[in-house]
Amino acid sequence: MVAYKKSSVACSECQIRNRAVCSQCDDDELSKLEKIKFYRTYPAGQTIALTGQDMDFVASVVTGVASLTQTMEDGRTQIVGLMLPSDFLGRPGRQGVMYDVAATTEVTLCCFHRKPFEELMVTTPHLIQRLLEITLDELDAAREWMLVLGRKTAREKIASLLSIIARRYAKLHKTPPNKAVDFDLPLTRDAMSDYLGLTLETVSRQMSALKKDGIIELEGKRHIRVPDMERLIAEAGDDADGGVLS
Amino acid sequence: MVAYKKSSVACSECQIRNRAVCSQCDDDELSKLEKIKFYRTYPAGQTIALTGQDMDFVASVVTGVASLTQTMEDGRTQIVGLMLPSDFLGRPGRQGVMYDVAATTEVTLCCFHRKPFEELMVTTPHLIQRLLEITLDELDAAREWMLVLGRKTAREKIASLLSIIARRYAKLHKTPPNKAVDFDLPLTRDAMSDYLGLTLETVSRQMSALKKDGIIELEGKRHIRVPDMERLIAEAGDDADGGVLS
DNA sequence: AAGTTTGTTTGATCTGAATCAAAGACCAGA
DNA sequence: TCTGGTCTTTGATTCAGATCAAACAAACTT
Repeated sequence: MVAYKKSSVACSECQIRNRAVCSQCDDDELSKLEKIKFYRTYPAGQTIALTGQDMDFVASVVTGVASLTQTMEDGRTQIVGLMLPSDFLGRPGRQGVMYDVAATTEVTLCCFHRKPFEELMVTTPHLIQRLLEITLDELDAAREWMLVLGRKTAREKIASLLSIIARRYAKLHKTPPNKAVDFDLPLTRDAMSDYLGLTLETVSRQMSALKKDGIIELEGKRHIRVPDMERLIAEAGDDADGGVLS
Repeated sequence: MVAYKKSSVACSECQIRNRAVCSQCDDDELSKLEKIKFYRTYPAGQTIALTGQDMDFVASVVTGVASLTQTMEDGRTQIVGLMLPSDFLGRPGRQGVMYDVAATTEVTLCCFHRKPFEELMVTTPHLIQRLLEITLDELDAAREWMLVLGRKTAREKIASLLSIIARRYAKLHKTPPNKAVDFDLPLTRDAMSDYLGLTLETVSRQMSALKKDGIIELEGKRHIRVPDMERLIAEAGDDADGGVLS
């Protein structure tokens, strides 16, 4: 167990990006990561190809939002994963990805070439350990979301989504607890509906309802203010400390 | 990469159980697993406690079915994971499990004491690798199920569940493809409804409808025969090779 | 500044699944 | 063989969310 220490190779944008990949790597290991690292930015709507002849990579999200989508032949779609800043994209040691990965907003990735990354994994056991941890977190998030999709009402679904995003933002910006949370919603109504298993009309109606009831405040279509997180969480039907991606 | 070879320590019940935990372990490693192994059987309905002072363990399912359940305060429940034979229960290296784990039918587990199992993981890198693989499979299953919960109709949901179980049974009993598949449904209508995000009445109605349409045949309440898997899979709205737990 | 595109809101109506209710079926045990 | 319990089916009704439809708002053309 190597204690956390600030490193010269910490990501210049945010200080935590490489640490998001492995918080236990020492400077030497991080500098190896550094060597195989590059950045890419994708405009909103663009598909992110994680494989391809000499452009295979895994990545962590630096800014923006990407989403994993599954589609049925008749066009019904379900977003099965929202990747927010610090989330990890790609599966080292696995061949094809079975989902569409697409930028939902403009998204910047901190990428690592797959081959050398996988080689690094072999010689760095705690990197695999860390990947297992990340995957278990994703599994928890997916299962929590199964409860949302299977058993929650439209209003609860919206509140669940908003509280996840609000909490992430609050953490990122270190908003003190029980202060109002302010953020830009990184999803269109349509994307929200695909994540929640609803139609966009229902999403719009429930957003209006939450606004009317003072649970959220809207400035324009996208900017949201949550005056009281407790109330929003209660609307989501979660117990106090719940929350998929927290 | 160690080639598969039959080992004296392969599970006496089914030849594959330890292999289900790690197919790459050599005889020496398997015999270490052997030393920390024991079996437990739980009657239907009983909670399976994976932690507890000196009874911490991880396990793989040998026979029967266990389920992971999430519950809201008001009692709404969602089964977030069905553990069929050869599935792995418990999370090495992680503290609490956040779901209820319960036997759905009588279930026999092949258990490994947690502490020594985790120690073995440290000295056996491909065990972690294997656990990562297992976890990624579970993640795929969970995400496939998100599509089922979010976007499929009641009839498609039922067909999806039946085709998963039928495929598992077909594999286990090596039923040749495009032969009829025969199996005992290991779930009550109530458990089915909790897995599918429906009510048990809807489950019952749709089962009757599928029967009337000749997609499935029922003998008694629980024994099911699928004369044509292709048709069942088509009803599930999946493309040919889909299927969560395959 | 008018016209187009893209995203959003709101209204009217319809429908699939939930809910409420009751009756069968299949047991284990006396 | 009856009897109470658990599980399942079926029927009648209701309702949350889908669908169909139209208008609105902001951002880009040119």
